[in-house]
Amino acid sequence: MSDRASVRDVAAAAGVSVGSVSRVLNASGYASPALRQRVLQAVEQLGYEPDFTARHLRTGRSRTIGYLLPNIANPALAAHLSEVERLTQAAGYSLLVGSSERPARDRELVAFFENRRLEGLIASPSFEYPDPAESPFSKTALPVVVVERDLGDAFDSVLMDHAGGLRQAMHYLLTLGHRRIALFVSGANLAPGREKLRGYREALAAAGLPFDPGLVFMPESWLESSRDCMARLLERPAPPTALIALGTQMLSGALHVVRGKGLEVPRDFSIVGIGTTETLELMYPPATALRYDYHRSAQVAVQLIMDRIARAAGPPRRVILDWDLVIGGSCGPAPGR
Amino acid sequence: MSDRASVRDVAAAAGVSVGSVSRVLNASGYASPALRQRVLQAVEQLGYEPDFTARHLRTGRSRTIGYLLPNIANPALAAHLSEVERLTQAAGYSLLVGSSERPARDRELVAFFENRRLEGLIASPSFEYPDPAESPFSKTALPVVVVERDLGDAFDSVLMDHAGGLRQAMHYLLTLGHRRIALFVSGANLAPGREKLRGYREALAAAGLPFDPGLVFMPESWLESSRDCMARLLERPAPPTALIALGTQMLSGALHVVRGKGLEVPRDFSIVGIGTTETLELMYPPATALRYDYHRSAQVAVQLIMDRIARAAGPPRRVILDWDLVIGGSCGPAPGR
DNA sequence: TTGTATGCGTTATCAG
DNA sequence: CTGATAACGCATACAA
Repeated sequence: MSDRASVRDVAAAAGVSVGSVSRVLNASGYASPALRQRVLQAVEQLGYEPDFTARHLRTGRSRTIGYLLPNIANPALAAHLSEVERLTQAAGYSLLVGSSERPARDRELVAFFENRRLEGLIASPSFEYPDPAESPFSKTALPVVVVERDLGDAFDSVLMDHAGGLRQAMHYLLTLGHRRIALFVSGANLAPGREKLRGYREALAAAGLPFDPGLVFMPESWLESSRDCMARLLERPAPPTALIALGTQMLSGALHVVRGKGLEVPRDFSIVGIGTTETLELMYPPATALRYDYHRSAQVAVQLIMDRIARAAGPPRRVILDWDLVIGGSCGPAPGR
Repeated sequence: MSDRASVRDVAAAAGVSVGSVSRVLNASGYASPALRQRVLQAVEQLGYEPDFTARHLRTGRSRTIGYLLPNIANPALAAHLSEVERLTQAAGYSLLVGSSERPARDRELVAFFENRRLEGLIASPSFEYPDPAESPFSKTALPVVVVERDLGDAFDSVLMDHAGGLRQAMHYLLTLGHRRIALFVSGANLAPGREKLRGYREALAAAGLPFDPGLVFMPESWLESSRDCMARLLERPAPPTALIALGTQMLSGALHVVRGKGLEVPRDFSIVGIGTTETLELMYPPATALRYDYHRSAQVAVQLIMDRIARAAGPPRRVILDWDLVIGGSCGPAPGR
């Protein structure tokens, strides 16, 4: 009773041929009710289940997709990954995860996924290849869906409208009378960061305000603390009265400094967070924030990859999702107004 | 140039047999330098790479392990998963993730992993089977390493010493003069929660203090907010002066209420957090906390599963890791002392 | 030292 | 409608 039963065992037990077993189980071709009955019974009795690997080898379908991302520990990515996993499982697929923070590793992983004959790949690499043709993703036959990266329009992609989100947040703060608004976001080298900066600048321009690079803190890593930068900003003769910040290290670090200075939120200083509900809940008071709908993004990503797997043809699709500005208690009128 | 090359193509190109190609590539058996040379050249030229699936089918080694966990979005689990992924990749293995929050799904996933012939399984199920023999993990031939769960001593396991950690935290607060200390942790039904409660009670007993169940809030989910409970506690004639709380929703919710009451941390109220450094960084002031060393836990888990894969024999090993109590700025002497 | 042949567990294509 | 049998791509025991 140690080894698993194979088709042959089932065939023997049912007194039929292996072909018939396969036909019954896959509902391919016809089988008489009597034969069908005997096969099913033998299957039941032996607890037979077709071996996934052998089936994969034969059919060429691995029923597995890969997810390439920089770092699973990043809360926003973990949330997204979590949803993707749920949805892929629901669709009868498995999820192989691979983390990479270097182009060389990106290449390795893609080659690896390819070698394992995955059916598709969801990718959110840590490096945004300036020349799309140079990216490992354009050299593979694997269907690829790009998440939150700009790798040209040769790929299906799902992105948040970061620029639009920032315009919303800025509009809100500007309406409250703020004129010096700091921006702390990570990823100067990636689309989410770049686009946020663009939205920020556009909102300033639309309001006829100058752009002050000194108010922007944009390190590469999401783990970076913004304490020093915030401290310097508050030393200025005309310090910012509001901040828009990514809701993990960026936001908390800044918050510590603001409060350490004796400033009270939202009376003396206003804050708009950016992130998942879960992360932002940790703030006190509950932040007014651009809420990242990772649930929706994951849903679109899985939909796109499944569509692409089902029928490879068709032009690339680019889905852009809006941000929700959720009003909390961390913003007030600009001081002295 | 569409399809991939197979051993046969390589053999043909090199003018040798498929057996020789395989032998050269796997360094099994001998091959003359000349033949070796020709094979390698053909491999290079065709960009040949042995198909993983076919190799798996033939050798029986899938070089893949599974990770079963309740929810990837839980920051502590995501951090652990992230480390496990890094380490398994480094060991030449892939990681298949599956999330499950119900016993039925646990069973499905185990069956699925088994069917895919994974070589091992790291499991941290959401349900702690009271009768170990009834768990899906005891019915599988797969090597299993259990993380943060008590599923009996038939499995390799890696656990944190939750009771010991809580004794440390309690000792610290008791030394500061606190006598009414609240405890907010999740998972009454799982080892981490149960053990924390045990440590809490042991510390009380050792100090000759009575156990007040009213001071303990222990919901099942880590997402639960503790606001209402905290609010009620502060209404009591003799409210708690300190709190030990899990560093996500539990902690932040309580903190909101404490501050909403006009109490200042750590002057009027002391707090010890429990969680990862990243999560606890979000607090202000930086919390004194039991820091979860997920890096170490992941390392041990991967080590155990790899050992078990290499040689299945040997008695189960149980590794228990200590907590670090990191002193921050969220604790002070008990008020009125 | 190298080539040949068999089988891993399936599915699919044939005859019958 | 059903039963042999080939083939997926590889590794390996055995023969040469």
